[in-house]
Amino acid sequence: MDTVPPSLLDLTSFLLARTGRTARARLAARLAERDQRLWHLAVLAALADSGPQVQRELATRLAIDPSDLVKVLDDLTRAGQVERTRSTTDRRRIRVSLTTTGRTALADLLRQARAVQDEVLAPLDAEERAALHRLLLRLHRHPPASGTPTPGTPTPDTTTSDAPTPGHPTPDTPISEPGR
Amino acid sequence: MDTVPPSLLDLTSFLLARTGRTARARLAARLAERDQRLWHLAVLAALADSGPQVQRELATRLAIDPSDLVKVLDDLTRAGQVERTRSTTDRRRIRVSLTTTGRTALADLLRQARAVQDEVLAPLDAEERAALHRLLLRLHRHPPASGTPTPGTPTPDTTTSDAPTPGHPTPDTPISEPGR
DNA sequence: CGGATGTCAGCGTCACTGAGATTT
DNA sequence: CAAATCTCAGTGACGCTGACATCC
Repeated sequence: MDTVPPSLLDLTSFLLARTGRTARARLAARLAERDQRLWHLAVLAALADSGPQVQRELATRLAIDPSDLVKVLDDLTRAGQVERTRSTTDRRRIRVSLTTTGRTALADLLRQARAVQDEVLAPLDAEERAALHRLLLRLHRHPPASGTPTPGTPTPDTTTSDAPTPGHPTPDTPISEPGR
Repeated sequence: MDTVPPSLLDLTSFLLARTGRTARARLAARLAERDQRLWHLAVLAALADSGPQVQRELATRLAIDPSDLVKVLDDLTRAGQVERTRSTTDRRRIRVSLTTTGRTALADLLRQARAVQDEVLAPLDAEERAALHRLLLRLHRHPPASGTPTPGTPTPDTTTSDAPTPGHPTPDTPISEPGR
């Protein structure tokens, strides 16, 4: 029954990657039934938690590549779950905000996520789950410290606050693509 | 500083996927320096642990798609780390075995894996690491039970033993591709 | 002008599907 | 013939790079 090589099971990092990939795949499959993907959930959650924000901020917050974020936002906009409004004070910036339909969609997605989580964490009782959660949180906050100059994780990316809203929360404008 | 949306951090499965992906990416980057990839390590480890075996068995054991395993074995064969020998009793089956250079390569790869693991698990002390390992092991052994008919994980795939070696441990033959 | 922001096209990896060839 | 094994081509998601237009 112990089909998986023991020398791999001895590696905690292997187990981490394996179980993580399982959880990820299961959630992805579940979300796919609703024509949504993992990044959709993440973006909606970020908007709900931190309020409307500029794409750049969203990208660094979620550690998603800005160019990939564009496609995700295209999807969400098409589904009427988010709105893009160009800032009038700095016309380069596009502020993304959650719509009411987006908020209800998020609620559903979070429900799905918790359902999958219950499946994945089934073998653990409440206390063990809490312990696991604490340990993982510690790992998550830890900056990998780049023992090897990993190109994938260049630097912890200190913060996002590098001169945001000049004074007022950047007004709106019903968006209107220039000539493309 | 808490850039990541709290409603995601509340999800243990999100943390699992995130930290798992980090660990995976870091190891992959490290192995890439040696022109090896994660599956290479996994395959070599499986061969070292369970001895020479047929591709089909390797695939189910590692939960890798058989068609992907082909490419991995192509690489490893080209590097002289494994050998493919066609079974004489059942000429469909190809038995894969570790070479001496493969064994030394594996030792090096495992060293790298442990080094990366020390980086990733840095914020935890020995006791906490052990606790994390135990919890992850429990999750790993758990068959996801398919609450939703996930196509990705059809069935726990009971075992691999479905009429393997008819009697003797399948003899050798220096491999020789038929006309392709 | 230098730098920031959003967008687009393309590449390589990854997991999977579907088809085919060979063998039992 | 049906089924098993290995192989290969193709697909879609994903993460990243490079280039571009726009704007400060």
